[in-house]
Amino acid sequence: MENKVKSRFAPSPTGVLHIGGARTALFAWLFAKSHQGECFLRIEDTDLERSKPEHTQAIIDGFSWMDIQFDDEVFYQSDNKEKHLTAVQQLIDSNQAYFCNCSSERLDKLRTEQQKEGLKPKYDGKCRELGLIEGSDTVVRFSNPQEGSVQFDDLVKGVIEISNNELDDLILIRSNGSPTYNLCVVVDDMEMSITHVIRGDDHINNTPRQINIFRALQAKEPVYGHVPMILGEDGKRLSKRHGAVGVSEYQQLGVLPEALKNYLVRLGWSYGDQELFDHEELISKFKEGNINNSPSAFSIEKLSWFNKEYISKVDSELLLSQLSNMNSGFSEDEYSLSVLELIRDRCSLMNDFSKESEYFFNEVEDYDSKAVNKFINEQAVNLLTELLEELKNIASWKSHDIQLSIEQILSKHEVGFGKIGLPLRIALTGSTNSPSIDKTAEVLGRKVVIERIDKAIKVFS
RNA sequence: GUCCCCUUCGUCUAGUGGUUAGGACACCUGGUUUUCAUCCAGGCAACAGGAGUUCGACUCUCCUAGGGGACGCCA
Repeated sequence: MENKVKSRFAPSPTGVLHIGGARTALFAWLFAKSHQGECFLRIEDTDLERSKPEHTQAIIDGFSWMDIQFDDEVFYQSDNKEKHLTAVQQLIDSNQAYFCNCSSERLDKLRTEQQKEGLKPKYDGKCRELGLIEGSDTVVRFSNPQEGSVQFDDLVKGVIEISNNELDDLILIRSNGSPTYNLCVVVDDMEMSITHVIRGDDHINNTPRQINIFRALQAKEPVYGHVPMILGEDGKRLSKRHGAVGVSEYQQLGVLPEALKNYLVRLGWSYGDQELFDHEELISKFKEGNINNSPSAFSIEKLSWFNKEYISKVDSELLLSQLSNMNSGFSEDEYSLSVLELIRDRCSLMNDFSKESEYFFNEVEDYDSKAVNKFINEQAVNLLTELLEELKNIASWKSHDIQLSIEQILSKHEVGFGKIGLPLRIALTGSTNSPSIDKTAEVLGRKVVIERIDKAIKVFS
């Protein structure tokens, strides 16, 4: 029990829940769960300028939508400020941190000069040996070791080694007294007894700094696993110009949470040739699978495919209740249910249901002109007129009987199904694409069908 | 610029010294279907390049190129 795996996801609430962040979180969570461990959510809200409560809420909502349940309460980094400060004091006391009064002007100048010389910009350690005391404009810097290197065995990347002279004396406390990111992360991870840090590989460069702080604090660093980032469809860094980047945007697009989750996990993780995993399977198989170590490009098409798979699995009633909450035209009644069952296998996104069902819930206003030109002529109108009479007197309004009526007319005139099927489809739906026309007619109901045929005859005569 | 990470079909990936390099999405062809979609069958398509190591390299090493990331009193 002592060795229970504890991981965390630590977003800063400065924007929407990013799709890449969601995937990283999923990995961290799955890693913990597949080891019977715990995973926590920690909001890194120390940037007061940009942190917003609504962003925190959006993050929490996003995870609850995806059914990723973190253990314990949500942690807020800002709640832990005292501990951060105490840790820094400990470092100062043990001579592993010092006050620095270099101005940002000097720092800027230093940086540009170093860059010009082709060097890596970093603090030159000017105040390191000065023994300054705290002042109104001082910051606290960490005395990073100057010799040797930091090595760690990354769960996904393998051994990574970074020389200490690549690292500079980073700021631990700003001149306004607030602690900085790298310090907070270390203190919080210690505080929460985090054993495994699973995060994006954009943090690889922070890792040796954080390890040095852990060691200076005489603590043991956790195990790290850096998962590669997600790229846009074009292989470039994922950004707004690629379209939707927020989890909520996919929610609005009509992506099912299970589908998004499955897709996101498969993006960079694999378990042989298997594509579809349910929630339980993900947990049980995650650690047996393989995390890829190269970045992967996001593909909305593949996501759609996953979504289609999930749509085909969910129960109609459940689907209907979701749809009726979505302003889709559907409501929880018999009619909507039969529409849904008729069109469900034509839809890959939830939003497709609105498009595919339009003529079930609205009058047909326009007819597809291309289809009209091709299939509507005098003969078609005559056939429709005949069919109309037939349907008015049909005994039972069932697809089978409707089909019989159609066939009867067809054989009388010795023409193929298309001669009347297509015009009928145009009359009922406005276009030539729809589910089988007899079933469509059945669901639409006798009254509507007769009205629409009648209207079409008038329009096309 | 400096440092770090990465490189198998267009995309997601399997592969861990000897394979006809497999699967999925997309695409193409054919079949089923009253249309479209579904579904079924088939097809196209990849080891970034160059040196090594080895009897033998997609698999190991090095170099090059390309991509990504980090270099803040942001997180």
